[in-house]
Order: sequence, then C-alpha cells, then structure tokens
Amino acid sequence: MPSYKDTLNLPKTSFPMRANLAQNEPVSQKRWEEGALYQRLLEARRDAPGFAFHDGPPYANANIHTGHLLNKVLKDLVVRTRFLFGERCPFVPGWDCHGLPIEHRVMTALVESGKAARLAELDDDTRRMAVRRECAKHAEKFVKLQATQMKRLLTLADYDHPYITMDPAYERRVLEVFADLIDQDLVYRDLKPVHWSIANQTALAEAELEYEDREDLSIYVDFEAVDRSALERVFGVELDCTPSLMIWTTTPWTLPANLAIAVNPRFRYALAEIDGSVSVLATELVDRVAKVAQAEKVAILGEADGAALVGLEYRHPFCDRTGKVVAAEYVTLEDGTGLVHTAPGHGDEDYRTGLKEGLETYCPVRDDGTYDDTVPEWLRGVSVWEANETVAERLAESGHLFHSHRFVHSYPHDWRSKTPVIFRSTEQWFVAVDRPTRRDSRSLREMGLAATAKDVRFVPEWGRNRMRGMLESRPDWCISRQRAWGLPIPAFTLPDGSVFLTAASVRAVAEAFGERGSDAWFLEAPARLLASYDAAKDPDAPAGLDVGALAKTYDIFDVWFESGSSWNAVMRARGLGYPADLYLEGSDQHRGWFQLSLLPALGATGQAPFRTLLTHGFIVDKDGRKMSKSLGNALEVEDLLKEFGADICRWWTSSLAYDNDIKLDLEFIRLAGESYRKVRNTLRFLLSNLDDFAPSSPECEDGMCVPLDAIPPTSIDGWVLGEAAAMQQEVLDAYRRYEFRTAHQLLFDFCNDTLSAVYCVAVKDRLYCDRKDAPRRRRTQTVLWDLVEVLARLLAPIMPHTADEVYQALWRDPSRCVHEQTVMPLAYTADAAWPKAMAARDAALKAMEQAKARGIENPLDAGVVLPDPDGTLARFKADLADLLGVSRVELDPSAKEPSIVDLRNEPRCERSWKRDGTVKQRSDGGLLTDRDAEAVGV
RNA sequence: GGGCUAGUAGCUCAGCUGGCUAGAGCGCACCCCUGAUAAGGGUGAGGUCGGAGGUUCGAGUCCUCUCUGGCCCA
Repeated sequence: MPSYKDTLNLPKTSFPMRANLAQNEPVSQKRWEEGALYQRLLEARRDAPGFAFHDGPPYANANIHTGHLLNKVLKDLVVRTRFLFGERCPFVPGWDCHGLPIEHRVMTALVESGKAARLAELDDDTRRMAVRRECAKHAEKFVKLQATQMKRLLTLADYDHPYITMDPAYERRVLEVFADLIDQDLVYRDLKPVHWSIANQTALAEAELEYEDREDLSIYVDFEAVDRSALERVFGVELDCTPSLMIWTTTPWTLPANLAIAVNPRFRYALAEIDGSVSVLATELVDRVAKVAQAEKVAILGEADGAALVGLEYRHPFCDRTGKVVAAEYVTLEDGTGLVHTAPGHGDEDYRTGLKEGLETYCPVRDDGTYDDTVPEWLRGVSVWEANETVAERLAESGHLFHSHRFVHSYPHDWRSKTPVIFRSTEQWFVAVDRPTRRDSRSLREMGLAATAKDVRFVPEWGRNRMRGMLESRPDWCISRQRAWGLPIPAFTLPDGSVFLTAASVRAVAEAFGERGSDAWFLEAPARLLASYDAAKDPDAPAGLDVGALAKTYDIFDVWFESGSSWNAVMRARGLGYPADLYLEGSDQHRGWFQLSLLPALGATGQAPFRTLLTHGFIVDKDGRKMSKSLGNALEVEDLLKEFGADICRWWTSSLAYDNDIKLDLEFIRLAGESYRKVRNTLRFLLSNLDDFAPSSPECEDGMCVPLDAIPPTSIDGWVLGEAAAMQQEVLDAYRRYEFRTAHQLLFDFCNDTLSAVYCVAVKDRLYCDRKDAPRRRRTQTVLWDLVEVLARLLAPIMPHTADEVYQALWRDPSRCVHEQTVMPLAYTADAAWPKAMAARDAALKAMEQAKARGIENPLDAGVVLPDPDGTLARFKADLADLLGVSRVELDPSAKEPSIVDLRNEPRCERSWKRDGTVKQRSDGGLLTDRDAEAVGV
C-alpha cells in the first residue's frame, strides 16, 4: 500500500511550541532597546494626534513588588494601545526621591555604623549636606534598580529621560508652583502640634517613634464652673455649692495650656456628689471613677445630655482665665471621666477641636522642654517632666485634685535618643483650602469640588464620590517637614525674627535651584541664593530689606507637594500636554497623588491637571487578605518573571477586573500560562500552514493572496473573516475604554473557540490535502495570513514579546517589528445566515456523540444528514462537511433532526482518510478521492 | 468608629434600568484523534447568587440589618 504522507502539505514553522519566555524576553528587550523602538514610534507619529498620559512616581527605596507590576503593566497597556491606534503617546516614567523613609533608612545606617555621632558635631549646613548626599546615593541606586525591573516587565517608556524629583530642573518647577500659590494668597504660616524630641530639639515623624513603657502620673482634676445657675438649669437641680467639671489626664504638664473641655454630645452626664465634692462626669463612668479614688459616698444629683453642657464656662485651676465646654465626637467612655482636657497646642485632636472652635493654638513650652513666661510664675523655666509633679502638688494644695496615682503605659520615644517625646506646637507652613484665591475668589475646596463634579472622568465611576468626600472634609494642607532630605521651603528670617518669603523671592531661589540644585540651600549664603531677586520689583518685599542680613530656615516640603507638582515639572515643562488625558494609579491615590496634584494645579492654573482618573485595586492573596512580608504571603516579582515570564504576567494582568481587590496566587498565574499556551499554539498552527505562502504586497507582486471579494461570504473562510473583523472592532473598543479584561476575553475566545475549535479544525483537510497551489488552499492561506496580522497586532500591547515573535515568524524577517504596526484594516461581512449553519453544526455534534454508542467513534467514519427545511443550509454546502469534521453532508428539506450515516463500509481514502463517496483505486494502486488523486497527479 | 468598595459554580468573571429552567472560560470527568502531538477535538457533571429579614405577582438584581475582606481616614 503506497504511503501518501510525503505528498501532504504538513505544517511547518520555526515558531516553537514552548515559549521559553524567561530566556527569550530579554533578547526581545535588547533588540527593541538597540533599535530605539520607543523613539522610533514617537518619530513615526510626529504629526499624529497625541495622548497625554502622566506617570505617578513610585518611591525609590526598594525592589518593585507585585503592586508595581500591576500598575506598570496596566499603564503599559494604555501606552501600547495608544500606539496601536496610531496615536502619539509619550510616556515619561518618574520617581519620588525625597522623604522620610529614605532619610530614616540612611540615618539608621549612619547610627549603626557610628558615623552619626561624628555628624552631630558638625554645623547644621554641613551635617545636613552629609545626610543628603547619602540619601541621594540611596535614591539614585533604587531608581536605577527599579527602572531595570520595570523594563524587564517589557514596558515601553522614555527610560532614557525619566523624571526624578531630586533633579534640579524638577525642583525648580516645584518652587514655581509654590510661588504661584503664594500669588494666590494660599500659603500661610501657623502653629501646629508635632511630636517633639526635647533631647534632639527636633520634630519627629510617626515613623521615628518607638513606643515603650513609661511610668506617669494619672490625675483627676476638678475645674470649677463659672456659673452655678447655669448648671442648675442644665441638671434641673438647686445647689448650695458651685460644682466642678472633672477631667482626667496623664500629662499634667499640658494643663497650663488647657483652653477647653470636650464632651461627647451623645453621652449622658451626671452631676455627682462624691465624698462631698460635686462634679460633672459621664454617667457611665461615675462608679468607676469613684472606685479608682476609693470614694465612700456617691450620689447622683442630676443628669443631662452632653449636648446641654456645651457652652458652659469653667475657671482654669491655676491660670487666670476661663474656658468653655465644647463638643467632640472622639470623646469616649474607654477611660477618664468623659470630659476631656483640651490643649490645642499639645495634641492633634485638641488642635483640630481648637481650629473648629476658634481657639488659639497655645503652646507655652519652648524648644528645650521648659515653660516660657506666659505661664504662672511658679512654672516659668520649669521642665515639663518636673512640672508633672509640681502641677499635681499645686492642684492638691488648691483643692482641685480629686485623685492621682502612678501608672505605667505605652508612650512614644525618640528612636535615636530613646527619650520620651512630647506633643508641642511649632510654626508650620500651610496651603489654605478655604481661602479665596486672588484669581476669582474661589477656594481650592470649591474649585476641587467643582472640577470633580463633572470636568474629570472617573474610571470606575465611584471614584468620583470617594474623592469628593475626601475633598469635602480635608483640613488645610501642612506642607512643611523638619527634615534634611527634601526640597527646602525657601523662607528666610529677618534680623527681627520675622519670616521673609514672597512669590518673587521663591522664584529667585527656584532659579538658583534650577541651576545648582537644592543642595545650594545648604551650601550658599542667602545673598547668593537670592542673586536674581530684586526687592525693588517685589511689591511684597519688606521695607528696607537687606538680603545680606537674612538667615535661612530649614523646613522642607512635604514630599506630596513635590510629586503633586509633577503636572508642572513634567507635563508642562516638557511640553507633553496639560491637562493630562489620564492619570492611572491605585485607589489609595484618591487621597494621595490625585488630590495633592489637583490642589496645587487648581491654585496655580485654575484647572484640574487631569481629564480622567483611572484607579485599580490592591493585590491580595488567594484568600483575599492583604499581602505583606510579615504575613509571609507576598510573592516576589522576580520569581514570577523567572518562572512564567513577563508576557504571561501581562496576559494575567490583562485578564483582571482591576476595579477592586485583585487576588494573586502562583496558581492563578499558572492558569494564565495555560491559556497563554492555547493562544500561542493557535498562532503556531496558523503560522505553520503559511510556510509555503507568500503574501501579495507592494514589494512582492507575485504574492499568493486572494482578493477579499473573491472569498464567498458563505465559505468557512468568509465566516472567520467576518468573525475576525467583529472581534477586532470589539477589542479596539474595549482598549479605548480601558477594559482590558474584555479585550483579553475576546482575544482568548477567538483563538480558543472561533479558531482552534472550529476554523482550524475545519480547514485542516484542505491545507494538508489540497494541491499546494489549489485556489481553495490559497484562499484559506490568505485568510490565515490576515488572521495572524490581525491577532499579532491586537495582542502586541498585552504580550509584546510573543506578538513580535509571531510577527517575525510570519514574515520570516527579524527586522519586522509588530510594534511599529498600527491596527490592521479589516472589513468583511459574512453571510447573515451563519448562526443557523453553526446551530446545525452544534446539533450534528451532539448527534455524533450519541452515534458513538453505535460504534461510530471517528467522525470521518460518518456522514450527516441535516434538516434544511427552508434551503438555507444549501448555500453553505461546499464547506459543511469540513465544518462538521465528517466525510460528507447531505441536506434533507423534510428531516426534523440531524441523523448520522454509518460509512464504515465505504472505502476510505488512504491519503485524506475521508469517505466522501469518490474514493476508488487509482493508477498508482492507492485508494483515493477525486481531490486527492488530482493532488498527487494520478 | 466613619467614607468608599466587594462577596454569583473548585478558580477567574458576565449578568444593563427587577421578569423565561442563573451564563462563559479555565479546571474536573468520560470519550475521540495521533498528519497542531509535552498538541488538537467532542460530550458532560458542578451554583440554596456571603447570611437574615422585608418590598413586589415576581429579586442575584430594590430596601434594612448582619458577617467576611480591601483602600482611605479617625
């Protein structure tokens, strides 16, 4: 029996089944970098419509984690889809370099190596510069590291010219924004409590605190009410003495700064007689307080709501003033008396209450932890630690101390000196949220709420509500920090101690920083920093200003002010478009970068810096718990890349409903890998049947393509073209709406279902068995070619390496690059009755399954009779057998159900294995169908 | 404690303004192919839609409460 295998056109391709991504992706990466792909794409689109997409800067102090992977890949999907559309989408990656986390790490290293002690002996400028140099080195190292890691994710961006917040050019632009805000009258200076280290005479951030046990004095103090009759009214009783309001505190030293007493308006309060003294305290706490003080006799004289107490006046026990009762929701019944001693200069909540109630932020404690001269004489110059005892004694003597005892609690300590810290008010810089701007009298809050109401588009839409809620309630923005690693707030002091800072002086320093970097602040004298400043031209300059007599101050900007100015320092400075079309970050940035970019931009330009805000959720583990190193459920990006490669990680990313939390587990990436392989193998099948095919093109005139209008709409080729055209349109629409998941689904379904399960199976016979140059085979090959062209381009944004690998294999030309292509034009409409034909196919397959019971297990052993009552299916007759995978198909207008014909007794073609009714012995002795006989020429 | 957000088959997700026996893919089971072969094809089994109440002729879809997560605040 002759073997016909060698006469078949079996698939052949250089495109391997196994991707080997970990090894091959870096090769692609290198090829693109060496070919300056990013620059070439921009160049090719020089006159194309632009898309202004702005990168939010990650913090440069660690390896990238899976959150970065998600964020950067999503951004890259945006960039690459815009390029696919033919648009110009420059993308400048950025890094946030200043700030406490880096400084803290550097300081820790300096302390551990013993260098910190030596630094302490240097003068301020020199010491700060030494720290800054270390910090800069640290930041630089991680910028480089992260850039390498991000490139490995196959992201396309201007990595040769990133933006770095510590660059002089960047710093200059931040100061310009600051000057613009000053112009709008939005910047002011005021007191605000901060954690203060007495030992080091410096402000500390939360991260610099260590909590340790400490013994303190807990005291219950009676504040005498001013107006007895007012209390009588509130409690509905008559009294023969003036009662007190009882507060509790563990920091007696803050009592000199007491300006109010806070109550919770929702609680019940009692007028209680405890061992003879009459005081107000929360009803629920009367017994507990009495017990603590070991009181013997307790009687409730009356009760009232907290709300009724608001406004009552009391006399300070040792300062010559009165205070009022105010309402505060944060007052709890956890401990104390339900009446909270409030000193706006010495606590964060107290401070907020003070702002709300219009109280002074009064802080009588100096840098060194001693009282100033505004307190009673017996406390002046006394240290606060000593004052704890002194105050308690004094209160006892005057009869205001209800009870006191020593106790141990967890208390914040300075991480370096290990000494306890205090809360103390210092002068800070603020951006006002409610002050009218000079431009049009609208405040930042008003402008922000207006902009987020309709100008800005939110993806997902609920981000709007979330961000507006935050805008409604946010306090003024404290932009100053007392650290070394940052952009200095360029304020000076005059000889009389007053502060000098005007829009013009800031612009002058901006110029200096732009030239010499912000290190200049620590290296140069005020006169040099202000070299380009002309007081005569500055309407805000103080009279008789002597630049030579100025002294520098040493606050730096909150890092959010720097990253929040990137719309100016990057988008405007580089002419990339303002406002940006899109900002894309995690949903935590509604309060972070989004909001803190919005406020300065509104202040400086009157306009929101973005048109669309897209947010994604956070990566959690497979059980929905947050990922953290301490929980041990975090996955390393490096490991994922090594095991699966970037394209599979990107394929996974594109499959996500990124609105909310994203569950990540090795298993999920593995699953994504399996569907990736499905897509890959489908493409491989297409490619492997194009080995003998040359497309028609301007360069290749003897190409083998069949014109699209020569492809019958009722043919299987026509069907798949129609499906491909529709799929492409839907994918592009999804890309445009940032619905990558939908695109992923469409692409997968097309490869898996339309191609792999239906089309590829159906056209196998003709591809393998038709004569090589048979018109029908060339027609199908034409379609295969177009399918690869369409798919490679649509997949390119998601799997840049694989798509390019496909493209090179298609053209057999390593200089071809799919990323330089734009959307493949494809318009084709298949016959409208195709759904009917496909329904007939489904019914036939089910019938085939049942026929297995009769022993007809191989579809080629079967023929099918399909019901065709209205003659619709007759149009598709030519391809029906291939479509069902059977040897032949008959149509019967009177049939109701498809029926299976057993052909096992008919001769089987030795070449195509079909039993189509034309099989007979040929001149070479073989059993062949007419088609196969023609193909082998016998 | 507050604001926003999610909880649908083992897994990832669709289910628009409430309306036929709740869908898809993966995975799984069984079968076919051995000329896409560490591939390919077919058929099928899986869900009290987090829980409890309620509105309605009718609720996964609306309301209330509740549980479990996530982000941001306090």
